[in-house]
Amino acid sequence: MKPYKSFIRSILKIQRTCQLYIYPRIAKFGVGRGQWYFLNRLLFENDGLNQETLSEEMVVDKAHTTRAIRNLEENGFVCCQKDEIDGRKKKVFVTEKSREIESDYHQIFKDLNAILVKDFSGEEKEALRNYLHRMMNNIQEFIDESERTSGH
Amino acid sequence: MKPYKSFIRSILKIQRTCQLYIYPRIAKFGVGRGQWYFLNRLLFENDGLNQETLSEEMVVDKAHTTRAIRNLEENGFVCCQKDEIDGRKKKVFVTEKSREIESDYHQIFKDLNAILVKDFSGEEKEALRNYLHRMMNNIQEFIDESERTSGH
DNA sequence: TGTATTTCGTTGACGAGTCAACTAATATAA
DNA sequence: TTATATTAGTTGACTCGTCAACGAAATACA
Repeated sequence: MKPYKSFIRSILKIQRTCQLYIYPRIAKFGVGRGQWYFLNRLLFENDGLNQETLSEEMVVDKAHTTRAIRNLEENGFVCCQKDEIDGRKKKVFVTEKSREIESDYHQIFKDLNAILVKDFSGEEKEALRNYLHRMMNNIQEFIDESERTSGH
Repeated sequence: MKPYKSFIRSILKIQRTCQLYIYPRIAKFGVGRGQWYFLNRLLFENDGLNQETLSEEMVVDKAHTTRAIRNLEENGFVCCQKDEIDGRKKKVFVTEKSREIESDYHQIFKDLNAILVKDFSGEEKEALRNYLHRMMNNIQEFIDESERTSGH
């Protein structure tokens, strides 16, 4: 297997192969393949975000966020609460049940990260982080720009 | 926006944001969002692959490949032909119609790649390509290994 | 104040992608 | 040769994710 000229092609393939790692492991916790990244965000960083913010951060349609959060709620991983100040917003919090599995659940993703860069030096990992961050900013900036001018 | 500690999280976000770039552009050619990577593989590298091989390369379920190729065929981008030696295999070829749009269609992905690494030096691009390739091998190797031992 | 506009979330319809069960063709082995 | 197992592709049922339309709450503005 040779390196791809196309960056997006490599990104896509890594992403898909990682799903093969993630799906069977999160399934053991009862988390669906369309929900893990929401739970990760809320559990490993901070909760209390509303669905609009979650949609933007995860870069998914808000319709999907509605259904994914509802699913997580039905399975007891999160609970929602209307924003006192702005009645349109629904704030999402993780439950005690999520906190109980947090450590074991987190291990899945720590392990995956270790596998991805298993032969990388410390400097290489730092460079990679920097490159990924810049690529993310570059494409995000382009999308934001075109929304501001034409679309919106 | 700060860099993520998690590599898979960065990969996923870049991948999703790129879809926002790709979808409206391929739609102009009549190519669906579940088909572009098949067409890219066949058009920009070489055609005549069977569906099993395509599924492996794209890292998608063969059921999806069946339907995606059927869709591309119905829209005139590819045509299929039974393998003379092995009657189970279906070889997929691009059509004249695909060759006609090839140059304009290819430009979409050239542009996207340029956007992603717009502020990267030549050395940085080379390093990135190397890192992506190694990550891909690392996770692929892990998946192959676990299939060989437990699953299969 | 009342009217228009924007924002947040939901719903319905649909294409994307997975999983398991199946058919048909090939390969293996007695 | 015949029985068995494997491989390539298809189908059905399901979840994931998008898009467009909508309702309700908040905001902007006359």
